[in-house]
Amino acid sequence: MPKARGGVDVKTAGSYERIWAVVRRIPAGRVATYGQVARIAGLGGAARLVGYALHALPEKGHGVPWQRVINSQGRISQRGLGGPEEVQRRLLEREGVHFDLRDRVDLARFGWTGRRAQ
DNA sequence: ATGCTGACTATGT
DNA sequence: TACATAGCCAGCA
Repeated sequence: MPKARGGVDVKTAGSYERIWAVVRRIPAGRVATYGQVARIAGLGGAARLVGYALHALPEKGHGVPWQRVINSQGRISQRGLGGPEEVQRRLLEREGVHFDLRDRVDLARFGWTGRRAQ
């Protein structure tokens, strides 16, 4: 199986696999935006697809830290009634990610650089 | 091939 | 800061 930077399996068919592979690289205590993940996964501006891929993630999550992906405003994207937004926030707070009074994360502090944990 | 959809983003007011 | 719009692009029917 051919691999490339970061050990991401490039040959795998669907974009989902690639997206999940990128998300798995996000270290605990850090967050990345949908657009950022899309770009690193080689999907250009398909930020929306990232959300779509995470939504299609099996419950087990395959060990993918889906909670570390938030939108460019530093907020948890809402997906409707009964969504796991609360769980996501709790998981992040447990990793040390701080939410301000407006439920936003300071991307300048907790944003993932795409390289290593700062 | 065509059109619709979505856990988005950048830009303007 | 908040809301509205237009642009995005892979999946799926």
